[in-house]
Amino acid sequence: MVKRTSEQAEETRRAIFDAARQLFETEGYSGASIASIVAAAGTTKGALFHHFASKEALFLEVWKSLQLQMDTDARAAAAAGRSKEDPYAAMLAGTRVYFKWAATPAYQQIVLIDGRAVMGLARWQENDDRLGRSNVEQGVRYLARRGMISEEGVVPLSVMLLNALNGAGFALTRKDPGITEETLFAAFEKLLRGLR
Amino acid sequence: MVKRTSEQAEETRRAIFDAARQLFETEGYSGASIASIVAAAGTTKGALFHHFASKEALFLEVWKSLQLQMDTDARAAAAAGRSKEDPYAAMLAGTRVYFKWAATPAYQQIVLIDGRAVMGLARWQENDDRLGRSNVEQGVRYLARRGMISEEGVVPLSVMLLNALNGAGFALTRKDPGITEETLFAAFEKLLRGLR
DNA sequence: AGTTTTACGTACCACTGGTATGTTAAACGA
DNA sequence: TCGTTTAACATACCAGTGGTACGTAAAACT
Repeated sequence: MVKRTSEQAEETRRAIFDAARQLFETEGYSGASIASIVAAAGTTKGALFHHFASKEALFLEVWKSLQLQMDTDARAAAAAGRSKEDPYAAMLAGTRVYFKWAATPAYQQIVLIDGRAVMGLARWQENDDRLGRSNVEQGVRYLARRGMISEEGVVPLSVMLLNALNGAGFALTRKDPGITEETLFAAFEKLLRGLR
Repeated sequence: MVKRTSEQAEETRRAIFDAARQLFETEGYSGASIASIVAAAGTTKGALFHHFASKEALFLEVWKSLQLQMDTDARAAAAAGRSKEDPYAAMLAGTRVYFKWAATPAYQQIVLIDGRAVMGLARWQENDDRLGRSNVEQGVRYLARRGMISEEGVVPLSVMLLNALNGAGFALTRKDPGITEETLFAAFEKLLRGLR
């Protein structure tokens, strides 16, 4: 902790980021105080405000990181799941992966719960467009090209389907009887295939 | 302000409640400070903490009030929209009303955005079950009895459809081309009728 | 008439995110 | 190589936050 090289700097920045991501998940945004974050990271407020403009900026970075991971993960699964026989296969593979993410505590607390409240409505939609909605919309657009749904309904449908998946993720965390990953995904598939 | 009758008490309580509802909508939960609320209500913190246990309790009351209004509104519309010919008619009428609510700034900010963040995940689901989800679930259950969908898929479907409507409400507040109340509702109707 | 209780108002508290100000070592230019 | 700048923090402090303790005066009750 005596050395002040740029390598060390990256390391402390990462320590703060990791501690923040952990505490944002377990304590929520408002529950994770800056004091608790720097304590967990083994540094001080000075370091945090040197590397991040504000608590909100730090949160936004964590948010983006999570969304990016989910996005690449889902895209890869969709690409791998393409099938000549079933035009729905790619999208279903992608949504299944997204579904997994939507069921994790980190994604729920940081992206689905606190994200909207911390950034305003405007900034949330703006960011969510590029990272959250894009892959679903791409899938729906693909279905539209195949003639499964009408072109003009792509955007509304994408929004609804994405939110439907979010809700499914939430539902998974409860222990209601009859709510499992399989029944939820089956319901979504039925919903999707019912189109057209 | 000199009289201290129980009538006056109810009035100040109401003034605080109204000011809180207004500020929670325009400034968000964290943006609406207790100081600003009591200033808008023309009273002091003493009065607020006499009538409400905490800021969170005050918010919860506002939240419940909104949800209750929406719920009764949607239920009435669903009951009025019943039709012998179309088994979907009642639910579509109810969801159309819910859809209107989901597009209002108050419902978005207080119920859909801040609600989840302020109460924890557990308390949010618990409360949302009774007031938010119930009418959609009732509609879906009705469709299940009519044989339109399978009984076991009721709960997952309800969750997804409700969240789909929430997303639609959000989407309405933006001015994306092609997103109107009609196209959104049409997409939802297609989604719903595609089941079976 | 005296006592209790309701309905506040005021003063204060610990804690919050954020800032201003050190301080120390690395990087850099001459 | 040596002075200067700058990056990387640490520390002290600040206004504002939700919440509490306490005071007080009027109403309600006995």
